Amino acid sequence: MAKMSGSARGLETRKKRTISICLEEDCCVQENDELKSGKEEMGGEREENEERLKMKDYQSLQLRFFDILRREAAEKVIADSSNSHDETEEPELLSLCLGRSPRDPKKETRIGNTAKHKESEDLEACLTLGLDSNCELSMEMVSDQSPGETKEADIEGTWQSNKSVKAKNGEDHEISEQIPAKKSRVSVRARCDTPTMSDGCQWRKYGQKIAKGNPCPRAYYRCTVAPACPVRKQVQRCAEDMSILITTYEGTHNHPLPVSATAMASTTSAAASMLLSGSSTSQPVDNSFASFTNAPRLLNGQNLGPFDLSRSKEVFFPNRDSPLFPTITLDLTSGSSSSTHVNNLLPSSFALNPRFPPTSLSFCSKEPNIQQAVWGNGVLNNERTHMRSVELGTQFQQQLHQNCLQNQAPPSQEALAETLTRAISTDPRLRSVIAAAVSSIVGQGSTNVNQARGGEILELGLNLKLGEHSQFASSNLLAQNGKGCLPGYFNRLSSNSYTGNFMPLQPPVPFSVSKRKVPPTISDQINH
DNA sequence: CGCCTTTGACCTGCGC
DNA sequence: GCGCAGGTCAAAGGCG
Repeated sequence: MAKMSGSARGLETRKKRTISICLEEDCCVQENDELKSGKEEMGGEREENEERLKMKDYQSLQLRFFDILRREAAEKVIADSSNSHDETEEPELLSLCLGRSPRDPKKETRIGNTAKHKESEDLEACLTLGLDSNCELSMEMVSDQSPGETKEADIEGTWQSNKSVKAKNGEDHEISEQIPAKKSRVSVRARCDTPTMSDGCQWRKYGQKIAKGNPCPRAYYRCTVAPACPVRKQVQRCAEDMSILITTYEGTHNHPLPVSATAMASTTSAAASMLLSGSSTSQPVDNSFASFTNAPRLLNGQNLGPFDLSRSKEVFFPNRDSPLFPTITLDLTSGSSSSTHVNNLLPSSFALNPRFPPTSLSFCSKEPNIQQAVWGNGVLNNERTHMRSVELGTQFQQQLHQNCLQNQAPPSQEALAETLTRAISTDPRLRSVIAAAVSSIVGQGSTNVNQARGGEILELGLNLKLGEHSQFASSNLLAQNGKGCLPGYFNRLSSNSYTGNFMPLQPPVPFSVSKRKVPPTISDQINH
């Protein structure tokens, strides 16, 4: 379309230019000739463009059609194989379905077992929704970002309030007006002894509920760093494993973040950016599984290969628990049954309910040494640890894991550095994630950064994917100021042997401890 | 005194 | 329409 209007505009300009030249030269005959030839040219190009558009439409529709067929077939296979495990694996399913409701076994069962007769219907709906939502998302990203508005093309996951937020006061009303229909959530699973994960932000508890299917109450927190900050989080212990804390973030901070909070914000932001960048463009362009097809491939036409993070990503379609939220889950628990193997990024729930796989990014490793090296002690209790989850990315972890499987030994610093370098140089997604994380840190002084983060990250991602600014992302951004906090692993690398593109960066300020509830001793212990 | 948590009531959406 | 469940509100009370 843009092509057509562009060429038409070009022709018009040319025509105008021709006309003016002829007027100047008082050359009426020539003008007529030019006009005629211009018209002919225009007509020809219009036909060409129409033809091209038709072909494009046809090809796109054809691809979608084949894709639906493929998906149907694949899902039948998956459903068949999973049906036999439904009953025995249900508890596991519950612990795995982070994007979905672990509290609603009825629903799980319904989806897993009895909804089979509705499968084709649901599939259709799902696909339809997928296309719709994708469009919606892209639109949100591209066009809804008007300047000065706090419209969050929400990378971090935006506060969803279209359900039950009442416009009780002007503030709320204002917020609810800004909120787009579809938001993303970032859910973080982590082993944590403390009541909440310290993420650097100030939170105020505003409610608590016992959710169905989980004896542990779910606590609702609101960000209190700024009075009108729409960010909320839900904290709940996992029913199956009380040591696992599930923290779900919604919303984008509309205020500068404390340094100690940027890590978590970056993490959720980057994770959601991957989710949204993937879901925003799901039209298949090659023969791969449609649900695994997403942005990078579309952006540059390349397949990201076997480590593509997008393999584990999927728009999370409405369900009872999160009616409109695409949800991304960062699984940072060690030894969680869901995805202890980094090569198996697809959550097992995917097998049970292939239509609604939650987005799950597993940052777990079977190898305790790696876990130790990469994730500290495997407990996500501070933002430094958490930050790593996004910094390193899946590809890196997979390479790391592979290295370890091959070597049967903990990786050396050099090996880690090499792996990291390779991962960063070969995985545009990882670069974009890192860039996204850094960008949120670098720009923390400006509220606009938060507001426009979505677009920024997408843009960055695009640039990176196109390979134009990888240097910018991997070195400039990281070195842009000394305040950046790419901690942990990067620090170790830079302080020891690594002399690559990365500047040594200071670790973030030790995470702030919740004023009352979190015993400082625990936090300090973890920090140390 | 201000900030925070607790907790029961209320609102809303959804399924039956 | 009713009941259920998730989410939110706001009064009451605690703590530093």
